[in-house]
Amino acid sequence: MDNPVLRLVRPPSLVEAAVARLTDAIVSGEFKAGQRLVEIDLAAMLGISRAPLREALRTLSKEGLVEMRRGRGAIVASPTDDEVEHMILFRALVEGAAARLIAFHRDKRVLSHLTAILGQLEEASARGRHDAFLKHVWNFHGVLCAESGNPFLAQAWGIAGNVTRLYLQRAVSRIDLAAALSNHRAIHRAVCTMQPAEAESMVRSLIIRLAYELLGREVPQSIGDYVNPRYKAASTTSGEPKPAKRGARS
Amino acid sequence: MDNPVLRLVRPPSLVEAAVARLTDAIVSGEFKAGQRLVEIDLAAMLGISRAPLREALRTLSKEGLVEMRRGRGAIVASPTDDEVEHMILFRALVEGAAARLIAFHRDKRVLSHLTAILGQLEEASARGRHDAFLKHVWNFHGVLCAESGNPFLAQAWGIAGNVTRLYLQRAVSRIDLAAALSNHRAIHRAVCTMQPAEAESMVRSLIIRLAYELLGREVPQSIGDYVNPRYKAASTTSGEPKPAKRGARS
DNA sequence: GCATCGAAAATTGTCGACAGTATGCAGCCG
DNA sequence: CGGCTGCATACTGTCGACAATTTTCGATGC
Repeated sequence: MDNPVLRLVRPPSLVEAAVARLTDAIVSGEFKAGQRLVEIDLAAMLGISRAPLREALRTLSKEGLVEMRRGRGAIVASPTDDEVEHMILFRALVEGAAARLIAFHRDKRVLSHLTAILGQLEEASARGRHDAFLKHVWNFHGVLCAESGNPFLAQAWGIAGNVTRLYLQRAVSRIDLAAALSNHRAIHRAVCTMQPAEAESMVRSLIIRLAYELLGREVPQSIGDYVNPRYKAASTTSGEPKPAKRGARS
Repeated sequence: MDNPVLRLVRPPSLVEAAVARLTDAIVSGEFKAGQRLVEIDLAAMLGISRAPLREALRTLSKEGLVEMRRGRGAIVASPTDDEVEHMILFRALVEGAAARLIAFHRDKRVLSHLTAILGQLEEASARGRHDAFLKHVWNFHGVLCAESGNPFLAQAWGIAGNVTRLYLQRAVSRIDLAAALSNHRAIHRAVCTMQPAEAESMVRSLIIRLAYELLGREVPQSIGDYVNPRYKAASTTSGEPKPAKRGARS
């Protein structure tokens, strides 16, 4: 009766379409960070009126992609290094927990989904396609959270993931594809082969190491013991690997 | 020049006012869970038009207070027990991390703020004021996250906190004020006196124990080792405290 | 030359109305 | 008597216009 094969795909509302299109424009760099978004102009570009556009902007604002300033319009969000640092802790928490859940349930479909994305990462890395790599990386982490089974983790990824995307877009040229690939192989291995608690600890550690290295800051003391020295992440710096400052685990 | 003391409070936009009023109506139980929210009626009640009301509804939807069904209007959200269980893990992660940061920074102003709220909790508990207690509890956890210094933790609390409020509103009569007060004293002690890592572990453990007890479910195996048996939370069940199933810490 | 003021332009906040879609009900057929 | 069909109703999705606010920019005085 309600055979899903026959179900029509209904045209998305103008609000949804605008959110999708604007998200793409922002994370792709088509709209520059800090750029002012004038409602009437955007509406004209999208071919819609201001009412649905304003709802779309409000949605984007909740997702951290634009900043709404009372009475003075919206601008494209531009995360500072400090905000990125806060984001790292948050992502480490969220994705670590997601990894734990995935490692606990060991769902075949989910694991093979992640394997498939890892394959795309390897291909993009081999071909040196930075922007394709970026897109697949983002997808990898998104799937990790979305498939964890906990809707709050998925929603939390929605917030942090967009800021991640904005930041990576800016730093895309500095990314060492080989090192990043190695790290994502390690994450994949963790959720596929490890005990839940180990997988969580490992993923958390990997995310913090990789992110702080890209940010060019030291892992702060306040979360130093989130980084488990037993699992050394591949380093993007070719020089000598510096020993961890604090060796204690929790 | 821009002395904050002299700054005028500008009248909130209709959208903000509507969000505030509707949030209050929903978490206070004035609007029942699952109740349909007809735009034209709500707009008339609030004395505004549908445009700002729709933006307010979209905001509430992102905060988890209402559910928007494409083309069929919005309804008041009603979290299921399964959703509440997912929320518990999420809150344990977020508030645990917030406790770690607060314990790390030991900011006098923040600690005394928490102390003040704890005092309000004690007063409400002594007078048996369930709803006042509830409001102060919600405030306590909100301040914990908001003052952590990490805006992502604060935003995450915005999501989980509202669902918490909805759930507690429903379960308010079952809450053992004395036990809950004891647990919040413990959380307060943790962030004021403990090392950051210990405070995180303790708060995480307390939240999970308290929440699962209220929910009437067992702590699932997948996160069993989040509950640190060294810190036994006050129990709302008067009977013998059951020993922890799994003793290992991370 | 520089800060200040004020009018004009640009832009956001809000509203009422229309079009398209979902819902509920009455009537019809089996 | 139960279920399907088609219509009336109610509601959401979208639009264009007006009011209020902010920004821009040139004129004025020091």
